[in-house]
Amino acid sequence: MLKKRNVMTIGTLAKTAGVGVETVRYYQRRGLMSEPEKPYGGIRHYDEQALARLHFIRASQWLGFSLDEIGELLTLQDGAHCDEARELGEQKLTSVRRKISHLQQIEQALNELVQKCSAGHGDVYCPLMASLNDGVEDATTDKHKVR
Amino acid sequence: MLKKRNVMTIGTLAKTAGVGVETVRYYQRRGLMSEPEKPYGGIRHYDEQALARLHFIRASQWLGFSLDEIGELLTLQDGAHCDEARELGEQKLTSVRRKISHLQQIEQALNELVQKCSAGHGDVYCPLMASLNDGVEDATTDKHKVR
DNA sequence: ATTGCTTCCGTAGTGAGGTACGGGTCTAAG
DNA sequence: CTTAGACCCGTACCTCACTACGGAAGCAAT
Ligand SMILES: [Zn+2]
Ligand SMILES: [Zn+2]
Ligand SMILES: [Zn+2]
Ligand SMILES: [Zn+2]
Repeated sequence: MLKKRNVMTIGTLAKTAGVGVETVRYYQRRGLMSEPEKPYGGIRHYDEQALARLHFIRASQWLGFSLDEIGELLTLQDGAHCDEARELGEQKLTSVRRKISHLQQIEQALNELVQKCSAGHGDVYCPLMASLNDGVEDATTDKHKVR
Repeated sequence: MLKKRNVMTIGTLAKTAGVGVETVRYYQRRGLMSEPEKPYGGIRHYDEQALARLHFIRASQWLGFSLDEIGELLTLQDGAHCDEARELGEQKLTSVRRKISHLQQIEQALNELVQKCSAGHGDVYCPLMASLNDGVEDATTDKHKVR
């Protein structure tokens, strides 16, 4: 696994970045990474830039960006139009906050149900089940919009 | 659209529950709902029970249960083993809480990045982009475990 | 030189939760 | 009685981010 100062095979690159080889190839197909030219009949070699690109992708992904969005971010990477990149970040922030508050509503409802059940209802029909049958009365008004 | 007291076609049932016809058929294929027998060469009819079942499914889904888990919940629906159902609810609650705290970490990191960028870095290379390139230094230690 | 792990490349499958299509049959309105 | 709009049913397709498969060819160690 000698990497003669910043020269790696795809396998080494992938392992270093903590992803699978197939994942790297997938990102190439998606246009998120370029395929280096290969020396005649040989094996492509990757450098630090490829590794940095992989880090960029995984970091963005961790923040919740989709691969499509990451492609967009990459075109703004020159630093010249960071206003657009920030805009994307702000949108993502909004959507993350929406997700959080949605999950918090669920947390509340679920907690309530579990509490009611474990409080010990004698031989009465379980209020947890009853609530599920009634469609979880509480929560929001968009009961039926799950997706 | 007359529903002669609790008798509906699949279309009416679906609309009443706020889902698509294809979705009902999909739940039947998944074994979450039964297909009523159909009168010779005719059209199946559905009753209040089918509607209740649909409500149960959507409510559970809203709480974050997968269709597989919902299948399990349904077998516990008799009220006789609500201990098992509560157990499932508690597990789901735990996973919802994990998701929330994960999203809160993301929220923090993303907010920090956006703030740093919008604070106005002169002609310096955008710190948002820089962080992405470095792999979002902060956050947790499991940087590369996105999924 | 033979073994055995990589790389290369295209194509196909996974999982979750549906959605769409198409051809045939029923039924209610006019 | 005709026709528009359901219904029935199987099958295919969709998104997203991978993951696996298969066969040929390269390269490193024994
Ligand atoms: Zn610009
Ligand atoms: Zn109970
Ligand atoms: Zn039991
Ligand atoms: Zn900036």
